[in-house]
Amino acid sequence: MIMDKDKIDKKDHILDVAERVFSEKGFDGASTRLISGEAGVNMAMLNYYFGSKEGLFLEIFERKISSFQNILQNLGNDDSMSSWSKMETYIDMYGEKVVRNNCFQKLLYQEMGMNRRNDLSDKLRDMLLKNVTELDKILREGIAKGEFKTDIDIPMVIATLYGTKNYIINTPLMSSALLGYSIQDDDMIETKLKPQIKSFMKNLLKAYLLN
Amino acid sequence: MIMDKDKIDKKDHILDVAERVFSEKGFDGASTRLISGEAGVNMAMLNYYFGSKEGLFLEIFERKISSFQNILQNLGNDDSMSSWSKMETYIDMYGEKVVRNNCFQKLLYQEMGMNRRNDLSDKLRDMLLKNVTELDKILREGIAKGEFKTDIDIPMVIATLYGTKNYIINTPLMSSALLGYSIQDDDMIETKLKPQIKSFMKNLLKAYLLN
DNA sequence: TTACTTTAATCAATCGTTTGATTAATTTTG
DNA sequence: CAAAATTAATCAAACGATTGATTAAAGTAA
Repeated sequence: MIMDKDKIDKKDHILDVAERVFSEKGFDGASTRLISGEAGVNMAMLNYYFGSKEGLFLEIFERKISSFQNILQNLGNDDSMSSWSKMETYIDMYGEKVVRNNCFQKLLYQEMGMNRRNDLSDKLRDMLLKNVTELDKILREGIAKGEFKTDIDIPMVIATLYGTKNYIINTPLMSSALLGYSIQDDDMIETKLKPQIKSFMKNLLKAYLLN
Repeated sequence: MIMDKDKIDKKDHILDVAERVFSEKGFDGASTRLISGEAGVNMAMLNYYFGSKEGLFLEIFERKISSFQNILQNLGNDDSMSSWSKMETYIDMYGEKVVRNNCFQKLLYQEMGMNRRNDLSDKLRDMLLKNVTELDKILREGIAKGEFKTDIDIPMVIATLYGTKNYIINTPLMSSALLGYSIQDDDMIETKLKPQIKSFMKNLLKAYLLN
């Protein structure tokens, strides 16, 4: 139905705007008036659609969580690839995600940091852990097959992989000064940052993991 | 004078409390009533001492910035140490800081992320860059001396070092699940996390940097 | 009509800030 | 010295503004 389609599109549009505004201002800093204003809808619509500000906030995550489900699957079960090839594939995929979902990533780790809304924090942790599990599987397999060193610190490798990316994304001012080019610029991200992250991460982990 | 001492102590006490509350709730989430309540002072004292909520917020950083000045100095100028020894020393010092200033670190990178208050963001960036410069110097020297590989990516190494630490500190829920022990527990941080971070970072960078 | 959507107006609560009064400490004056 | 004047510190109460939320009425489509 046309109505339903419009309704869904409008909800989705509000969610898109809210995601950006929340990531820019934080939960408390983003007022419902600002969000509704930027989305071009009446303030009451937020409560009409999402019940409350917190409901809107939660739905942003719900939407992403469900879209995250089918990513990175079955990479660990492929027996035709070497563990290191799997790692390279993982790094490439993760490097691509650097740009996409940029402001959601910011919002995600911002929320993970302040651990109010404990039910949500737990959900997000589980969601991220699911992504991490695949990586964990690859690393364990590499060790078992004798491809990787036996004394590698798996949790720390994961922390390094995600921490490096977050550091760059979440502190663009700092990172731009560090890297020598603006990572606020989409073109720069595409042509310089993404290749640089992928290349570095492969070299770094190759040196640490491989025998 | 007795007066001045008390006054300074009280201001410092407010700053300590505010630092913690801001890091827990964010700037907008931390109300002046909550901060003054936790500090055990009248609400009006915040404005009396710091002019405004933002003034209080800024002074937290001013205080830390000045205390950061004399740290990490002259490490790069020591010619008796190898570049790698300097790196190890740097990692140890940075590992020690993981616990200390824990909530300030959180506050710092939280503020760097949301880049309103642009004047402050620039100050913080410069302050962090000053810390980073020392590390940069060590890395360049190591390359020049032939101790390190010639093709290392200095900015990314720095991002990895700080990113890994931030990831662990800023997402305690996630990291605890990942590492297998609670990093909310001070004792665990001291006995397990600190050694693990130091050891891992040395092994990781040794593999990447050294010939 | 009936059911759903959107709007402007309004709500109580909370926000950061300011006020005037009061007390405590310091300096000035005689 | 002591009395008076000045300054600093602290407080409860209240301010206007803004918050998230709700309402009742108007609009829209079937």
